[in-house]
Amino acid sequence: MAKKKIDASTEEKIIEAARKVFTEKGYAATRTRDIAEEAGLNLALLNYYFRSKEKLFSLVMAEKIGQLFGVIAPIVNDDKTSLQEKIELIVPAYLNVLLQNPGLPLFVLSEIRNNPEHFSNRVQAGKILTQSILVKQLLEKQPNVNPLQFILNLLGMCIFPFVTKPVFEASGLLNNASFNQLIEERKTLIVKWVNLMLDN
Amino acid sequence: MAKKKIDASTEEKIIEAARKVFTEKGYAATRTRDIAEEAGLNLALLNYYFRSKEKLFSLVMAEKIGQLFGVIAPIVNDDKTSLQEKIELIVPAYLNVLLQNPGLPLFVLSEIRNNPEHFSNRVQAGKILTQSILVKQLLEKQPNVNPLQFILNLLGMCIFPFVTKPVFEASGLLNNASFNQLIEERKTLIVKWVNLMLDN
DNA sequence: AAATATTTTAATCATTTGATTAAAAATAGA
DNA sequence: TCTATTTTTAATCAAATGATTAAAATATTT
Repeated sequence: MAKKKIDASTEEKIIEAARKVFTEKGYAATRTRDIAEEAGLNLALLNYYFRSKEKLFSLVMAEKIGQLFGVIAPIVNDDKTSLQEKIELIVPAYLNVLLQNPGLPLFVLSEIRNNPEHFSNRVQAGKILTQSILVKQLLEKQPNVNPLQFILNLLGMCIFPFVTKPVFEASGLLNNASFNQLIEERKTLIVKWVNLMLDN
Repeated sequence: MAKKKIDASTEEKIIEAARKVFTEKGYAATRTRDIAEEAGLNLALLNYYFRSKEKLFSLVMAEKIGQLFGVIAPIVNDDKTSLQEKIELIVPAYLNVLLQNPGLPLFVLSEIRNNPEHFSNRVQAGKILTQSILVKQLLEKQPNVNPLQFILNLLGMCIFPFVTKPVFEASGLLNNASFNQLIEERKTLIVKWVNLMLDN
């Protein structure tokens, strides 16, 4: 039997096109033909390499969920850093990831809504939100407030502008440059704001 | 020529089913047959009353955008209330709308991303974000910070939990009751937090 | 070079899906 | 009641879409 020697270049062309089309239009609105065309090759090749639209999507989705949680997971579980330090690390790191991947949050969130079983990382995500060092430190600082409230604020202030970016674009309110400028300003502002919330 | 006497009950059955299916699954993943079945009637009736999937969707979408901006528009443009008062009015009012319509933000945002031209309200939305009384009052209070930063925080802290609700549900982290509890707590917390941001 | 294995393509299939049509059923008007 | 109008349905259409197939092109092995 012959060993499979897959041309990495072609495979990568397909998955790169899949990343683009899936994240832009979502699973349901994506046509496998769109991906093939974007990759500059035949539709049948897509199934030759990845068997089905569903399988290809799962790959992209897992990757994207990894990106969304990957940056923060090691930070929030570090017992060497203080609460204050964690916030100062998370905010700029996360905003940079999102600047590189503006459509990421809306893509992941809407696909999880459409198909919760696609959310394979749910266990890890749950642990970050309930059993991380960050949660313990938040509870120490403010024992009377559900730590989830602060996590929602911290992540929300980072993510929300990217979720609403299509609105800004559609209303002609912000071009790409001024949006990025806005986010750059937030890098220091969010840290200040979250500290204010925690100290009062 | 005969006057059209449409049975309001049937028409309403269809649009109510459309509201449900469209907001749950999004435009692309929705099948007109799903809507017909949900409404308990024939697929052809749907086209008899509403001509096309697209037209029916536009109706629902306009309605939903109205819900999303309707509550805040009159508040932010009121020149009789102070900045402080506006915040105290917006937060609980908006959270109540969202509690009644948890899927609303994610639906509207992802559909605008998929199809920006569906966003018919874009002019009005743009004005709220740039020319409202609220914006002027924010600028008076903090001339050195783009008022959009505060609006993003105010709306984001209200909306973000609802956008991430599918994640909480999928990870089994929060049931509906504890989610609602979390939001109830936020009604006073967000007001406090936003005031902190504006006073520092 | 010949044979074998792998990659790529054009053509095609079977299903799904939005929409239409023609007829039946229900309702209103005379 | 009889007729015209409106509402509802079953059947069907045409296009789109995910996937397969068989053959051609390319690469690898001997």
